[in-house]
Amino acid sequence: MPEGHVVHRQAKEITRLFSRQQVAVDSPQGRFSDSAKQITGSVLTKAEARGKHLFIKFTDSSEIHVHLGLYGKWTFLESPPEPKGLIRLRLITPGACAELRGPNACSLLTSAESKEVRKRIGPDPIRRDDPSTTRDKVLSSSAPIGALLMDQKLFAGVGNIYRAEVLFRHNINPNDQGRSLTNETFNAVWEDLCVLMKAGVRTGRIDTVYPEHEPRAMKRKAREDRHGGEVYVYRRDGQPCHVCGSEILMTSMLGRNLFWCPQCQK
DNA sequence: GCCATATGGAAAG
DNA sequence: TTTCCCTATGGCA
Repeated sequence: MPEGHVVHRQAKEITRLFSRQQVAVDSPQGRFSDSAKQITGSVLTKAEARGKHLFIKFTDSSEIHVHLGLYGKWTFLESPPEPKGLIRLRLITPGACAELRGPNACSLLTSAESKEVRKRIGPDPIRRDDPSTTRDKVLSSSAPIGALLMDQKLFAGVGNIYRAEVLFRHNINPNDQGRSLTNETFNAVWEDLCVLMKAGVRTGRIDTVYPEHEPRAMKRKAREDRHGGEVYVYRRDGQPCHVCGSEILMTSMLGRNLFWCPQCQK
């Protein structure tokens, strides 16, 4: 259930554990069996993330493409335990084991097919990709910025939490049209995503609250939430805004819950 | 045990 | 715009 920062961490971990090694690949659940048989025993070169997509590369230039979707999860272990639950894919070496459960996508691609997938992925703030095409599209779009931020072709790796938080940090109403933003505001938002998401890669949690706004009493509770960090608005509906005290609201946009402060984000 | 929910995205209508 | 897929978990009875 990750946003881009988690996928980048997983890419690093897979590279660290498996690169330049022969890897046994299997699929206890069965749905990846044919591909696993094809690739097992190959040498893994590296894993890399593009937004929320993960590509695990092998020396023959084929790649396993993984997208976790809402439920997908990697588990890293020193050695493979008796398979428990539904494991789509396992990577095993003498020293390490990675288990993948519940991904939205998991398939073996040729390098040509991988190229096609990559075309659908826009600039990624964590990689500090060039945002100029995104800027052009956003600044001329009539779609709400809250929707544009979820478009992976525009902001690869941004998910529901970073969307809500970055809008709050820049006092932007989620319903504002993309073209209502100034160039400066767009640049500030993009730069902020780079900083926030790279911090997320380092820490493995999403922290977006400036120190001066951290309410002592809420620290513990916020930290216990699933994203692991402290936030202004995400899943805080009904609670008071850390900045102005207004009640945080929840509405639906693109079928996802969107959280925002009606006072700070007019 | 049952039900709702979840940081996503593609396909169907 | 709705439906569907993939799986685990937390709250509640």
